[in-house]
Parts: sequence; structure tokens; C-alpha cells
Amino acid sequence: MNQSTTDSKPRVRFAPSPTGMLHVGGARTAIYNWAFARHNGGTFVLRIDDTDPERSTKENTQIILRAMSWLGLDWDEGPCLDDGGQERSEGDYGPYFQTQRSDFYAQALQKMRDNGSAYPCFCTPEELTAKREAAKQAGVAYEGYDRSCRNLDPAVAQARIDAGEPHCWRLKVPLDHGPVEFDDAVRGRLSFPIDVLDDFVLVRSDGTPTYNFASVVDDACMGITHIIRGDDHISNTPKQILVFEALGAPLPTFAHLSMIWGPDGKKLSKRHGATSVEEYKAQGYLPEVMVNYLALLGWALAGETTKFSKDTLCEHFTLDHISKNPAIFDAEKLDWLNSVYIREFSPDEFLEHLVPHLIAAGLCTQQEVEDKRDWFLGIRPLIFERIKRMTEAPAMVAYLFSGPTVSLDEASVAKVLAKEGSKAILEALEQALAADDLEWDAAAIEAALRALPPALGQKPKTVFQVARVALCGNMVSPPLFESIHLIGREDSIARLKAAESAAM
RNA sequence: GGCUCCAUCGUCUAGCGGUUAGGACAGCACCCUUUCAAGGUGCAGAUACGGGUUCGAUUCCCGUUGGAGCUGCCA
Repeated sequence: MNQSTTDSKPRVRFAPSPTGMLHVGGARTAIYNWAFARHNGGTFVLRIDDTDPERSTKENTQIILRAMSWLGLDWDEGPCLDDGGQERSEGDYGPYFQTQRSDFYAQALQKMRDNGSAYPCFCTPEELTAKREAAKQAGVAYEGYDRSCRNLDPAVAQARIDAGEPHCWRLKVPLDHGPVEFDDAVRGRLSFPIDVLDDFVLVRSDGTPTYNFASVVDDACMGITHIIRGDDHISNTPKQILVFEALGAPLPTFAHLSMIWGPDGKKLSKRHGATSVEEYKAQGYLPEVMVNYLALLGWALAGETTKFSKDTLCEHFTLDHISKNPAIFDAEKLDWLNSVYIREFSPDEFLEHLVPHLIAAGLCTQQEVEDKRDWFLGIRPLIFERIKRMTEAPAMVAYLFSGPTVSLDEASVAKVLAKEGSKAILEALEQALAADDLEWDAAAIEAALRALPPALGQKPKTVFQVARVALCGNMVSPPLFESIHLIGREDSIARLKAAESAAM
């Protein structure tokens, strides 16, 4: 029913409203649009649907733009990131802020007035609200606008307009149209009876366009070929199709994505925890993980592969494999995927991601990292196997920066204490290391540790392992040595290692 | 109420008339390890229900049930 030209490249758009941060549901929509454009060598347009003056802000626009950039979803046309407070756009179909496109809407409305598909309505919002309420009170179903202004005499209507009477413009739904039908790229053929469609408002009495009007005008002007969006817009689609038709514009292909739900099967919201991309960024999730995970909510690569790069996504992404059912956001799987990416970092990559968090936590400076790069490189083996998010790192390695103090990890100690014979070892260890004259002297520590096994009648191996747990919290054995090494006690550690291997 | 969408393990999904219904997360067990992880092996776990169509339905059709969305001068 459209796009008969097979050689033309698709043009898709992501059109968020700057009424809040970038929601993960919106992010997934953006990802699919982006991947579709990249897969087909098409164009990805970013448009800001800021027609709601009440809730739209410049700050939110910038937050969304930054979130898009962070995710690596580069757009070919659209607004520029803020470089001084001015809202600027780049691309041949701009501007890309709806508030800057009023001329297009005025022209479109004029066209619809001329061909009789739009009419002025003088009912006030208050009157309509009252009617809605009355119907509700009476227990009668409100069937939408009663079309009381639809058949006003054109001359009379014009006179009222000329007299300055406030009015909005409504779509004159062609009642003889027959059902409005379209082929949804993910759901197949959808059909809506014409008589349930409302004569909805195109242009408000203040002259601004409504979403259902502005969106269609822009999609038509911008040559959008595929509209990939959330399925909360399914019901809007027949109305919008009527506007496309009234405008004489070719119909794009629609693809409606199911919602992302919270664990309780309800729309994902604040009470489920983080909902915006910004929040996940702050919590230490990697952008490539967010893209990977979100892409997985409704799309699968051959059904077997869960970890894939953005390039792989673009290479394989097609609309016909998008699943129709809603997906529940699974925070545990997100954590898992993030930890997988972290584990696969090279030492250099790991350090690169780690440093900002160490600095933010006040544990070190950039200069120190540069001066002692090898030392910092040594942190990775200590934590990379069990860290899920980089934000956890400062707490896990703080002891490395806090000087030579003996601290016991309570959870580990509890477990160790539960083991047969461990309690005595631990107590002896604690006592030995707490001795005043020890003062964290390498030789003294070594002597204290070496003296323990015979004193307790335990195998050296056992005592050393308990020591590791007690000293370094959750460190596994090699890391303890490395950590002591990191603290700058190369000599003592060499001797400790020698002592242990000799003892075993 | 009206219109519309959705329905495979707890979760994300593969499947596009014939499969022992596959994978991943989570769970459990064992191995490794005197902690925690990571890793290895294994176990358990699903076609919502009822009718059709068909030689044969997870797959196609209808209904029921359950869930969701829209029903604004919000988007």
C-alpha cells in the first residue's frame, strides 16, 4: 500500500516528547528505529515533539539528546546537542523541533480547510469536560465529541471566527469512508470501524497543533517511510491515517512495539525503580549493555545468542522478527549482562572504565593513575570476576587506599567461623595482627603468620587461606597477595609466597 | 461501556503444520574452592482454556478467560 519504489532508502524517526527523561521504553523504540535505518542504509531522524507547552522543557530535550548520544544512537538529521542554549537543527527537512514548525502546520490546516476535511469548533474545553462528566455521572458511555459544530453553516462559522471567537479546528471524519485498515509490520492487518473515530482536535484554540496532527504533518513533510513506535499509538493510527489521506500524503509503513512492563505486569513506572536511561547510566550500567539488553526485549538474534554488539544488531535487525507480546523488564538479567561485558574487558579497558569511579569516590586522582598505571592495572584481577557494575568498585577496593589496617569482612568471617576449627585460627590471627608492636611491619606480619600454624596445630595452607579471607574481605587467594603487593610490600609478599609454598 | 492489541518454562525468547518444544537469566544439586564470585556438569520448569480446520496442531480459524492500550484543545 506504499513504498512501491524498492530502490529508495527508508527514512525513520524517533520523536520523543521532552516531558521527562529518556524512558527505557522510549530508548528501545529509538534503538529499533536506529537499527532499522542502519540495517537498510536508511536515514535516522531525531525529532523533538514539544507541542505540549505545559510539560516540555529545554532541559529535558538536552537530557534526551545526551542519553541518545551515550547509548551511541547517532542520528543523521535532527537537533544538535546544546552548545550554548540555542536550539539548532541539522538536516534538509528541518527544523526538527515541532515548536519551530508552525508554518508547516498552518499550511497543512489550510489545505484541509480548503478540501473540507477540517472544520472550526467553538465548544470550549470546559463545556466538553462537563459533557464528559455528565455522561459519566449518568452511567452512560461517553462516545466522544458530539460533533455539534460539524455542520455549522460555513458563513456563520466564518463570521464567528472573524468576530474573534475562540475556536479549535477538528478533523471531519469521512463517515462514508469504510473501515480504516493498514498492514502493521509487526502485527499484520489491523482494521478499525470508521464510526468509532472521533472528530479529534487538529489545532488548539491557541493555534498550536496537537500531537496527532503535528506528527502526521511532520512525518509527511519529512518523507518518513516507516513509523516504528510504541503500541500505545495503535489506536491513534487510524486517526492519523485519515489525516495522511486528507493531506494527500503517501502512507508510511507502521510497526507497533509492545510496551515494557514492570515485574508486576503493569506499565513500567517509578515504583518499579529506575525507569530512565540516565538513571541506569548513573547506576553503572554500560551503554552497550543497555542497547544489548533493551534490544533483547522483543527481538532475538536467532534465539540463541544473548550477547551481541551494536554492529551485529544492525547487521541482523529486521521488523518481521519483533515479538508481539509485552516484555517484563528483568533487572537481574540486566545485571548479569553488565557483568559479562565487564568480565570481557581487557585490562586496559577495565582500567579506563574503573578510573572515573575511583576519582569520583575521592580515592585517587587522574595524575596518580598516570604515574602508577601498573599499580592500578593490578586492581582488575581483584574484582573483575564478581563486580556487576563499576559503581560497586570504589567500595570493593577502598581498602587498597586506606593504608595498612586490618578489617574483617563480616559476611565472610561469619561463614568461615561456621567451619570446623576456623574460629581458633581466626582469633589467633586477629590477635597476632592486632599486636601493638606489629605496626604493619612486613617482616613482623610474616613472622606472625608463620608462627600461627605450628601454634594452632594446623596446616599452613589452611591458616594462610583463613588469613586471606579475614584480611581482605572477599579476596580470593591470588588477589590478597596482589593487594598486599599493591600496598607496596613487595618484599614481604615474596617471602610470604615463599613461606606458603615451602610450607605446603 | 465502546474500539483495539496481546497470550510458549517464574522472566526474556526460538519455533513460522510433523521437534524428545531449543537457548539465556533466575532457581536447585554436584564439582572446583575453608569465604564470595567466576567456571564446569546435571536437574527442575512452558505451549492459558474450549471448540473447530487437518492424516496431524504450539503453529491456521472461532469463542472463553486473563492482561494491556486508547477512548483529552497529553504525547
